[in-house]
Amino acid sequence: MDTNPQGPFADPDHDHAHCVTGAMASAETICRMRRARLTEQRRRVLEIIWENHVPVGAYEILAAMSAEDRPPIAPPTVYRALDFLQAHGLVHKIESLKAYVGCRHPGQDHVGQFLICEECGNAAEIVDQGIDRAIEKQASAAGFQVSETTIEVRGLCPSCLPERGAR
Amino acid sequence: MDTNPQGPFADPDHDHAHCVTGAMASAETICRMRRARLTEQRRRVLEIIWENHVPVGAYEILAAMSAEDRPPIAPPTVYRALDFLQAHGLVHKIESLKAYVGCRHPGQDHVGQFLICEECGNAAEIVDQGIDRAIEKQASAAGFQVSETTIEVRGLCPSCLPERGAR
DNA sequence: TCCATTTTTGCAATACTATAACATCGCAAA
DNA sequence: TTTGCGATGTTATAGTATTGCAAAAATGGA
Repeated sequence: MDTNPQGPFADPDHDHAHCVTGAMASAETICRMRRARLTEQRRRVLEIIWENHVPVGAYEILAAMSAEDRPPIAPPTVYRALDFLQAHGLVHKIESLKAYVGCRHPGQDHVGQFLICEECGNAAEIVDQGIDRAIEKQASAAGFQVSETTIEVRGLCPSCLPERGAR
Repeated sequence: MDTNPQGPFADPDHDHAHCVTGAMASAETICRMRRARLTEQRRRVLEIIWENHVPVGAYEILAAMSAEDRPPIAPPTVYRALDFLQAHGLVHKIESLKAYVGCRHPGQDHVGQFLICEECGNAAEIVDQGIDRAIEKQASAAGFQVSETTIEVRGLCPSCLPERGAR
């Protein structure tokens, strides 16, 4: 279920509320199917991450949660929620940014592949068998058994390219 | 100039001294050509990184340098040397490990592509046009202009696979 | 050679990211 | 009720990286 079918990069003025409700709904479904508990904390972390398509740092999440009155939160709370969400394929970590972003293909078995705009910060998740195959081909040629891959491509997104394209 | 032509993963008992001398020699050459200064500090950091094919953390480098008698070193010294070495394509950072490894194709324009063994820690650099092309194809389909890519594949290397293969 | 400029290094402090260790709570099955 | 287990709270600390400023060293002319 792709919550935003019109291409990897969300149009700047797309209906983001739709992304959010879609993401939360499929999180509910997936957790129910797996008998995993999408608790209030985990739900809040997921919502904060889904506020936009820009990856958000753990301490930003912490700040956002602490801002919402209630008793302030400690780092392990956030990291534990992130661990849970990652384990169930609901969010991805962008290693090169040390930040977290909502998964656009939850429930589907896939590796994280991202196009990340250096200008606006948006991270677009792509799923491409061709990349997978090319990697798998090289790996098996080297006698290497793949368990996990990280693909992070930085550059300029279609919205930012016109402005900063010439450099 | 590939210092170790027999495949991406170095044979466990390859002549590593050869890797080191090759790497240092090409670092010298490249820096001379670019009129960049391969100072004593930078050279030492590069040597420490090349002690083996396992990526090493900045603070491990720091410890190694401080161990060599002399006045102890502060973190910025290490990070500055790493910045220099990365800028000139002599080392790569493995984001998912927060660690640094010597580049096996210095001077050649290429993106960092790594197979990383979860058992022994060895990181093998590969250069594959097929992967590049597959990524570039997806990027241009999305209207995205690539400036840099990170590819990190974790799994088991040919040496470790027999022992831990069945899991 | 001497000076001016630029690059590199030293150094102290601090920011940012992540985990360890242990106590407690709440729910649900026995 | 008791027991077991997953989730949360809490404090402290480990690990990674940067900022800002001063001193020193190298470089390229005059």
